[in-house]
Amino acid sequence: MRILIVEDEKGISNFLKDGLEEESFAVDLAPDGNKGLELSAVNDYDLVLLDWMIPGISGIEVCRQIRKSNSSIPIIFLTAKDTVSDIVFGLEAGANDYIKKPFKFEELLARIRVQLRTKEGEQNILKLGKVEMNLETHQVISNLKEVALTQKEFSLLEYLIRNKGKVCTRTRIIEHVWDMHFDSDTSVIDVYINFLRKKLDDGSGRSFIHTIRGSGYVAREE
Amino acid sequence: MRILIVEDEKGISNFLKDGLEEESFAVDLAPDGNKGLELSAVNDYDLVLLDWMIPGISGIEVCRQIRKSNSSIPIIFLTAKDTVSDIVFGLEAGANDYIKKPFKFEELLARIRVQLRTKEGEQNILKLGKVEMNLETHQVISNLKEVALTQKEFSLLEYLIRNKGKVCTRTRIIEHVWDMHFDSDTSVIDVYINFLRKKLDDGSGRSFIHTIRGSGYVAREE
DNA sequence: AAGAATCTTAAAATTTCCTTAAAAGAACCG
DNA sequence: CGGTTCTTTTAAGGAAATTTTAAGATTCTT
Repeated sequence: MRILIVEDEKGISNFLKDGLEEESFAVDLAPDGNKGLELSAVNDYDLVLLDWMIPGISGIEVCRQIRKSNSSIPIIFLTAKDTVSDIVFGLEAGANDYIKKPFKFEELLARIRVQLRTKEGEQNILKLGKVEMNLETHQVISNLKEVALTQKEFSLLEYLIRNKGKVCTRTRIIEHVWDMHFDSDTSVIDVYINFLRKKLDDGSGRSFIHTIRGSGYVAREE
Repeated sequence: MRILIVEDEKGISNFLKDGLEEESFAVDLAPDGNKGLELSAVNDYDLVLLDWMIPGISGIEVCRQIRKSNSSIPIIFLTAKDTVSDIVFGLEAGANDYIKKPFKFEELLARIRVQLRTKEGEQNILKLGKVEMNLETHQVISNLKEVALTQKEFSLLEYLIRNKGKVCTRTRIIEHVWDMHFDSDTSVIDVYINFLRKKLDDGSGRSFIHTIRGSGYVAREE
């Protein structure tokens, strides 16, 4: 899952980046409003963390622009002010939630997870067939046995399962899981799909990760 | 919380009853050993205060009977004697704690609270596999031997064990144990994990603290 | 059967972690 | 205070695991 952080204070943004990467998110940083808008226009993020007080275009303006341009992408804004009117203002501008500085990392994480929940009200456990992944403990169970996955394996699997049934193109996978913004000629994906299949499939020979020749992969139940 | 007081001196027992009722305990009085046993058999108390020198059956005998009949109910005995042998005798008879007369009401209250704490669900002993930590005394036992831990070692271990099974990311650890909420580029965690492993692991080579590359650590039983 | 896409494997490159030693900081004690 | 000891933090080289690259094998499509 890919997150954009718009925040000028290096200390905070790096702290957030590291923390979120430990939770297997792919993270981009934008130090000001312009850069934030630019990145959000070009890339397809799953969520935006937006500081209210940033150089250049204000946070609230960035929020409006993003909402206007396209998407229903979840936006959480970070604010030092916490008067009722500020918060109302922010939510009216299109934000989905807010958090007051200073905040505990875990509280932020909880709010992020709430926003990323699918409409079906799913929680911190993703399931597909015999595979079950706990986003909180980073544990993955397949065929009743626990399987150790690396970071990249974990986020690739998460992406596939969140989009179960849908074809995940190579381009989208590279963007969401590897956080690369440019066209790249690499075969990492193949290799990682192979890793996952080896670790997760039963011995039946048929993988739950299906190859769609010419475009990408789909995770499907039997 | 319901308390039984076995005590013959009216002055003392009423003083205790009033004081404890002000602290919102429910209190019953027994003026002698027989009455004490009778009441404790009929009713379900959360704690017993037991005077050593009472008419009829002695305090120590009451203690033994209660222990024999049923429960692990906490018993605190009140004694005027305070020779080592008396105390040892009392504790061996099954008492959980003792207090010397004369005592400050506050002190008694504190001891009562200590005894009730575990019952109220606030554990003061954390366990994981062969490791056991007493939060009150700050003692840690591993593989049946007591191990001396420093403050930081202790709180790191506490955090890991409280979250057993879950991945504790570096960010979370730094927040909870070191109380830092900003970007920090440090390797203290590695060092302290190393300290704990050295002090707590048996010689088997496998630590109960597992590292999750790219995220953090988990404490897990075998 | 030829070409393209994907799979598989092995090894290189990189990142992260472990371990150790020493410096810096606190607490203790005369 | 001044020295001593214990704790905490920093730093750095080496070890280990992950990630990426690369290249030959395999499968699929036409």
